[in-house]
This record gives sequence, C-alpha cells and structure tokens, in this order.
Amino acid sequence: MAVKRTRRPRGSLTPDVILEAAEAVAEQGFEALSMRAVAARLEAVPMALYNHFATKEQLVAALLDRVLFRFEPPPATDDWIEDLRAFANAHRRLLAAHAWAVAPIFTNPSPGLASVRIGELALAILVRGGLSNADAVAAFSGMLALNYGWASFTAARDLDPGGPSHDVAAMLRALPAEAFPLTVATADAWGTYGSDRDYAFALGRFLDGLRAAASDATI
Amino acid sequence: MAVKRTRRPRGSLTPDVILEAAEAVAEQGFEALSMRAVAARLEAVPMALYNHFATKEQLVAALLDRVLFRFEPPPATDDWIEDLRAFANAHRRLLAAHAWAVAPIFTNPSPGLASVRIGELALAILVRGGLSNADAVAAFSGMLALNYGWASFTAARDLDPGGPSHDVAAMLRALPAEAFPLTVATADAWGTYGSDRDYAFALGRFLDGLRAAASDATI
DNA sequence: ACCTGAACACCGTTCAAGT
DNA sequence: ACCTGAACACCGTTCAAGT
Repeated sequence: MAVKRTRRPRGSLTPDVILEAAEAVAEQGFEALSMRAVAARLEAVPMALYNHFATKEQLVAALLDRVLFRFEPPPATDDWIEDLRAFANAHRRLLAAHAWAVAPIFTNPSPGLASVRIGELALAILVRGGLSNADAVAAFSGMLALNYGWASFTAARDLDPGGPSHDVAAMLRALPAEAFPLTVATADAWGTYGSDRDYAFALGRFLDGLRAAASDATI
Repeated sequence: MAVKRTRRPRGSLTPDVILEAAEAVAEQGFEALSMRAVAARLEAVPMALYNHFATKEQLVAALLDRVLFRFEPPPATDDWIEDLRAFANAHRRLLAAHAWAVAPIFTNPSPGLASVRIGELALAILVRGGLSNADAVAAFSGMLALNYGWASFTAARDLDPGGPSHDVAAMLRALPAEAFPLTVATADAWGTYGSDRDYAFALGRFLDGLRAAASDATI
C-alpha cells in the first residue's frame, strides 16, 4: 500500500519555491531547517535542492536576504532624530516578527543587498542630520548593534515561551541578597527585561546623545 | 600495529577537565564543538561525557558561564559615567577575546551566575549615577545589547579572516551608485565597520544621553 | 559509580545514474 | 538541464553491558 512517489515535474522547483518552503520550516525553529526537511516539504529528494543552491549556507543567506527585504522605511518628516527613532523601531519590529531569523542573521552578517538597502536608507537620515560620513556609519552601526542585541533578548523568549528565561524575576529573587543585593532589589524590573519601554529608554538615550553631537558640529 | 586504547582511569574525567577540553575545541570554531570531538581530545568515548553533563546544551551553558566569569570590572573612580565607559569597554574586550563564544552566548541568553555577577556590577554603577531601578535595568540592557551586537560584527571577521566580510569596502564601491549613492560614497568608512573608533562614538553618544537624563532627574 | 560499545535516527554533501 | 538513489562521513543520544 506504499504510495508510489511521483516524480517532480521538470521546472517545478525554483529558488523562490524552495525559499518559501524553507521559511515555513524555519518558522518552526531555525534548528529545524535542514535541507532534508525543506526537500520533504516539497516532496522532493534532498539532492534536488542542490540544483538551485550550491550549499545550505547559500540557501540560508538567500532566505535571510529575503526576510530583510521586507523592511519598510517609515515616511520622512522634518525631524531627522524622530525619523531615526521611527526607523529603529521599524527595524526592530521586523526582527521581532521573524524571531527565528535573528540568530542566523547575527551569526551570518551577510552583506546582502537587503542589508545594503537598509544601510542606504539609514545613512540618508543621518547625513540629513549633518553627520560626517564616518560618524554616520558609526551611528548606524550602533543602532544596528543595539537592535540585534535587543532582538536576541526577546527572540529567546518568543522562541521558547515558558523556557528558563520566562520567570527570570522569580529566579533572581531567589539569589542570595548578600552576594547580589542590587540584582535582588531590581528583580521586578528584570521581569520586564527586553520590554518596549526599556528599549525606548535605551534608544532614547542614544538619540539624545546623537542629537547633541550633531548640533555641536553644526554650530 | 593499532595502538590499543587504554581504559581511562576512574576519576580522571571531571566537569573541569571536560570544559577545559571543550574550550580548546571551541577555539577552533564553535561549530567544531561536538561531544565526539571533546571526547576524542580526552581520549575517552563520547558517552563518557554524559556522566558529567546530561546534554550537550548543558555542557555549552557551563562553558559559556565559565568564560563570562573571566570578566574583571575596572576599578571605580568618582565619575560614574567614566566607570560605565570603562565597564562597557572591558566587557566588549572580553567578548572580543572569546570570539567563538559570541554567537552561542547570543543565542543562549543563559541566566547563569556569571551573567548575574556582571549585571550586579553594572547596576552598582548605574544606581550610583542616580538612576531608578527600572532605568538602571533598561540602561544596562542597552549597553549589553550594544556590546553583543557590536561583538557580532567583529567576531564574524575574526573567525573568518579573508572571508566575504573582509574587503567589504571594495564590494560596496562596486555597487550601482544610482541605487545606493550614500553607500558608495561611504564605502571607505564601511571598510572600518566595527572599529574601536566607531564603537567609542556609538557608546559615547549613549553615555552622553544617559548622563543628561540622570542630571535632569536629580536637579 | 563511572566508563564502554553498539546501535538509532538524524545531518550535509559527493558521485553516478536516470530522463 | 534537472531530478533521483545510494552511499559516506559526520552528529547527539539511548540502551545494555562491563568493571
């Protein structure tokens, strides 16, 4: 009674079709993304994928670039700092919406076209603010680093709800207060570790400093 | 002529000995760290490790905690912002000195004791600066995120010298200037992407904003 | 209690073969 | 040109056996 596998039609496997399947698999956790799992979802044999991507690494790079191309820049206003804030928030939301992608993007800092596009859009805001080329690159790097680091805090929780990082407040409260007085005292605040409010605070301080530096330079 | 494997003496395998070997393996690249490779280095059989660590995940968690315990806080001065700057720099140097550990720490936000210790030390500085508990946690989160994100930029290069991220400047210069004018114009600045100078700029703006916020609150 | 050996269910990928 | 099948050299881990 075994169902005889039908042979896949000739042109039915394209990079797009493969990436679509790969993303569906990755959404169940990036570690679940294997060439064999993607092939199985397409009812193809693992080796069929290798006609379209030379290695798994290249398939993953293409997949991540595809995700990053979904970034939509907020409309510009006349306040470059507010534009930068909106930009950073939109970028962080993109990462949060693809929690499975955060770790591999972090590990694989692929200089793909989608990353270049995001950089170009950010530089436009920073240069408009009066920053030098060198400072604009440094400022964009800082914003990216903040977002990737922050996304790792939240991605870990989103990907593993109920995991060890879930009731961090309870764990910290149970520590010896003699050794870690401030940690125990701030246990409640740690419960919202990685929250939107905390992100707004951190990003806000960075933008405050950036605005001050830019106005110093232009006076 | 095959050398007969001698049986390992009874107490010769301890968690410390295993972690020592694991770190030596991981230094050749974290993806090279397998239970089998660690066992081979100890001239033991893979299953021997399971008497000391229940899973690979637990072994890795212990290994990362061990690395983070090497953090040495700089001595305190009477300027909390300068103390925070020195703290952030020391933390980033620790990550840079263990480039192989950056990705797994990022993926595995283990609330291990070493992380708690680092947090306690940072909070001491922030509370001394007059920040509320909630703001201190947010500020420390921001500094951590910045450092982990930044470390990912440099770790990728350090772990794969001569890799695709090596001559990023040349790659960016080759892009169509109509589509990416600012990227092409800043190609030289991107060549030093992730540099100490750029980090100092990004951290500096964050600390400027933090100082301003703290003095506002205490007036 | 701790170390071993064989086995199981996975990987990515090579290589030769089909159509 | 693209899809297939079998095989190779790896994984983490279970389970039963040694000492």
